Amino acid sequence: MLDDLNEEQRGAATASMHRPAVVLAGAGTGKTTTVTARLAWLVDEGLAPDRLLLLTFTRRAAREMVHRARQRLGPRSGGTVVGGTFHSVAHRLVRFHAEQLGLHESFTILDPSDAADLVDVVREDLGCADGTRRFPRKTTLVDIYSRTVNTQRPLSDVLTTWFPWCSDCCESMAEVFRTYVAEKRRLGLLDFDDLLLYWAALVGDDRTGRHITSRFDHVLVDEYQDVNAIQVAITDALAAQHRGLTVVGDDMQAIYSFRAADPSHLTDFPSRHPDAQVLRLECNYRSTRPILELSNTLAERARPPVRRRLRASRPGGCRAELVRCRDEAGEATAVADAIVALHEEGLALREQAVLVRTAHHSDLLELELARRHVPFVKYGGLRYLDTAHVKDFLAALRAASNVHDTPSWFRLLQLLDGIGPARARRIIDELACADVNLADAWPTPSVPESAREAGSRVLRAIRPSHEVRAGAHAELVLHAIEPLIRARYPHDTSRLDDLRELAAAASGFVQLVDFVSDLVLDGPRSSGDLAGPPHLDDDYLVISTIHSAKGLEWDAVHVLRVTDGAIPSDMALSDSTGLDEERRVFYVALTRARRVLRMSAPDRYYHRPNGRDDAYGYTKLSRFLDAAVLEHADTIRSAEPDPLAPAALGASPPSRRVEIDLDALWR
DNA sequence: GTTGGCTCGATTTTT
DNA sequence: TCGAGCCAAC
Repeated sequence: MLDDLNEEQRGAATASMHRPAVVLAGAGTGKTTTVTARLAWLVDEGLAPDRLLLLTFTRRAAREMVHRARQRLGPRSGGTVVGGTFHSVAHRLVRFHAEQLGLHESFTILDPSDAADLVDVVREDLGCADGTRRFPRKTTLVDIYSRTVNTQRPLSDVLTTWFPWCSDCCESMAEVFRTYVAEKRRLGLLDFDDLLLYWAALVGDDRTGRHITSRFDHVLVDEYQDVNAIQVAITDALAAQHRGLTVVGDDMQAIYSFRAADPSHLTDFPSRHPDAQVLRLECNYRSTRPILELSNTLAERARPPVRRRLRASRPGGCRAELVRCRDEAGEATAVADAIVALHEEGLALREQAVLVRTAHHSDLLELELARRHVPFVKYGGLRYLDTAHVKDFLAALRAASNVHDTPSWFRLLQLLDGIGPARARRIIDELACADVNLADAWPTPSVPESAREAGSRVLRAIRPSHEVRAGAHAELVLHAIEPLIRARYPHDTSRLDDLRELAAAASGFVQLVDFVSDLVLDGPRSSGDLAGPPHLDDDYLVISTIHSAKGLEWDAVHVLRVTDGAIPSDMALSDSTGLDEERRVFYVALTRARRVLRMSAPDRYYHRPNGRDDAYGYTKLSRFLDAAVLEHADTIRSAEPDPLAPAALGASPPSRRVEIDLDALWR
């Protein structure tokens, strides 16, 4: 079982299960293989698979590792390893213990944009934004709230450290957050952070805590460099009794500090657990030597320094290339050319990826690829759950699973003719005062004639007279709101197709509330993602933000916009830790490549991405590409053929001399 | 109160 | 380009 592991990996896989272990695993050192092997080894040592808990960063990672561990063990293992993201495991636990936590049994989960909207309502109600002084916007407020909760530090500290420009609003902000917390509780709503908080509370409780922790013999945590203080508290508590805790991570790949993650949780692990075993994986199996040397050189500049230096194990390989292009359009052309050329050489599209710092960096390339009929799937960036029509439908589904979910009712009611924010609010208040079911008391006096019929239809779908399963329920709701969506977004049939796909996905669930929670916690990354990859046997390219590409690898990787302002992002430059993190983001991008690494950088950029004017500025190459790093890459200038060049026009020009004559003008 | 038309401004990364 | 916020007409 351990034969195909190297010495380092075997040591990590078979480290004592009675003491905490921390595995410092560099990029491409076979981390997944090692975790998989450890799971299998633990089972082989006598632990039951379903008494192992695997916490990963994405569900994809959890599924893959559990699957591979089962393959490794073969048929003899009974049961399955319990795996998932922190949030999905938290969700399941909190639902089981809802009553004990004083929560509505059918609580719904707020996605981040709903949370922002609710904060915005509170902000309005309290009159914080009276226009006389600057008060943070809703998304900033949510960031501050989340940072405070996840670092478990007082608001005033958080403000002075990360948001100094609004520390004079501390008082009123505290009031907003107090009200926000109370409102969530009153309405049976939990945001993402609440899931972790309640989980921490459960394991922290004397009796329930013992009950939950006794459920597992060993806990494994992947990507530990990206955990925050609450997640540390949870995992430490889970392992307090049996001491079976394995954490795996790479501080050079810590790229989530904006979410209150702190890589020092990884690096300080041995001081928190003095009996911890420390294991290192430093032999890289992924990238060819030239690519690894480039990324190693970048890693040497990391702050705080990371002392590991990855050893190459793959011989040969060609050097990375830096392609300078005239502008962003030239970059799109050059990258599309390269992708097609590699494909011609026999490299499947699915073995290639395009990585970008922010989602819109690939806009032009996407157009270019569409023009050339190159299929691709894009990950990261704006979720399709955030589009207006999906939010409308989701609001209806949420209202159907939790009658108290006022924000959803607020949105849903406004889809009806003649109901705007004021009436929606009044209707909700009237029904809440009457202390009756919103659905049963309809219509109230405030409901205008124009909204009665459509409204009744929607409500009948939301509260069907007989018991229905999630799939059928979602179909009912969709059917009822379809005319409203049609009226609101005219000549757009693709929106309804999206919703039909979504409704179809509900059939995999019994309870609607489970479907809705699942959607919010691990929603589709793109429309079409619900049905899985577009055509499973089809070959397609991946375009991804660097963040979403973490943990993945491809034969060829194309990194776009390697210019200052993009990589590093100019949003991150206000302090030096931001710059340090951007360096790691770049490092993550480079280390995704197995044998071909192409970076591209346009010389000029247009101020308006899609504007008609031609104001542009000149870019500077990314500051991360200093001379020592560039030693390991070949810089080439992309040749952009001019369609007016004689060669492009076909025949070679006649050699006759052509002159101009202006003499007639001077008479 | 609602709705549609208008201008203006801002734009990371994600469970 | 897209959304948020403002204004005027119904």
